[in-house]
Amino acid sequence: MIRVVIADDHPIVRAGIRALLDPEAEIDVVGEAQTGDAAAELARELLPDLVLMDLQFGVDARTSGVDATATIRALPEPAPYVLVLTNYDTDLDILGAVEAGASGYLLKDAPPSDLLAAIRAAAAGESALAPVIASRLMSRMRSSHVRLSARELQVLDLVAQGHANTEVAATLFVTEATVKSHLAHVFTKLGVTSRTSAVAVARSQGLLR
Amino acid sequence: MIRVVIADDHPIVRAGIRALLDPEAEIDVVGEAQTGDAAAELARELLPDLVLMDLQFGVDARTSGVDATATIRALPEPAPYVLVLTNYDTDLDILGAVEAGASGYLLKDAPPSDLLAAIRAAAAGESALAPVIASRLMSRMRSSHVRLSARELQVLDLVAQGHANTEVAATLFVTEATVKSHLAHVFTKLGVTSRTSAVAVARSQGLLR
DNA sequence: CCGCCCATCAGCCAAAAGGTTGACCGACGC
DNA sequence: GCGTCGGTCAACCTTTTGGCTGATGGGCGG
Repeated sequence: MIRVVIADDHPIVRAGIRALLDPEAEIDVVGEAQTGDAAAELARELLPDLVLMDLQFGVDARTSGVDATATIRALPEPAPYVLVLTNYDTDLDILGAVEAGASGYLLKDAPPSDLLAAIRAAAAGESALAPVIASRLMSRMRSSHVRLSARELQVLDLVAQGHANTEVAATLFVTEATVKSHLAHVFTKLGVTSRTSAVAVARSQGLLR
Repeated sequence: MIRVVIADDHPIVRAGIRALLDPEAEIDVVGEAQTGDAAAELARELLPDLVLMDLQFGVDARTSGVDATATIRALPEPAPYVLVLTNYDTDLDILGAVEAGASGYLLKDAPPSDLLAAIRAAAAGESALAPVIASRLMSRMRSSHVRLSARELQVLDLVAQGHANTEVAATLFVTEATVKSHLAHVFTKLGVTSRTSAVAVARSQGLLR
């Protein structure tokens, strides 16, 4: 029996996942959470085999899915596995989730059969990446590594939202010099000379959404 | 009996809506569609009372939810009502949906009770806007439209691709002064002060892809 | 015909962004 | 322990961008 906790802020999505899992004899949905915090809390209490985790918990959420994933994976053994189930497939999200200890990464438009297969794989301790995700990861490994550090990605993301260097600096609690330094590195890595083209290139490569 | 068609590209979401509606005696889910085209087709065939319509059908979709809504509302009387159920609440989406003839607009994070209430209201021919949406719509009506001229959009598009002003000028066979002039207009229309945020805003409003 | 909008261009100034060089610290691997 | 790397910061300089003001001509609708 695979005991599962569902973490998603949308009631509709939770109901959908539950509806898809209920017919499965060996899968038991033991709890639902609407926030990242609640998910971590539930995981600690119920110690399920697996947590199905959304990454996006509304704009006003304190704890992201990535944070919750890290918290859950830091629980004493046997820590529940975490299977990320989200809408987005950018490097920022995937990398963050994998770094936080997620066993798998599925997109919400995946067919139900994929979801079930991924749940079984993840609960067995295997890794379960959607083909799109897996291939992206592969191509990333072998192609000329445009590897941006987490911080660089974070800065670039804020820039893409239209923030000036000073604003980015204030948001991240660093000086403008630091932001410019990060951006300079990003530029050379991406082979560009301006923030706008950096954003364009990053977007086309799936580094940003 | 309220006969409903569900249009959403995510199997999980469809299952969720179905699971929420099934217990309701007077609501009957008569069909599901994964694309906008399929939704319009189903609506024509089945003539349900109501179509629950997502606006986003994956990046490669030919027909958006807005288009499908317009098509459905153009069916001969009694044309099915359309209740938009989506993740996004940008002005462009809401306005487009309402203009296309949607009876209501709900966000997917709405509680199930709201969804049921909205379905009953919409099926009765009433309008059902979530409070957040309603207030946003009001404020939007008051403010003036953001209309960019073709040339301005063209310039902004090149900027979004990362081109500097001189490059844009060269591409369009005009001087840099002209480009700056266009951009200045774009900035004031979008209420921003930098090219990156102009791109961000334009993108969020659907002016650019 | 007269505004009005659009597209074109100019010059000037201030602010933001980018290029360069160099430096410090902490973590991590060997 | 030492090199490497990521993150932090600084000073200086050049280029780009944005803000302001203003000007010309073409088209379109009242």
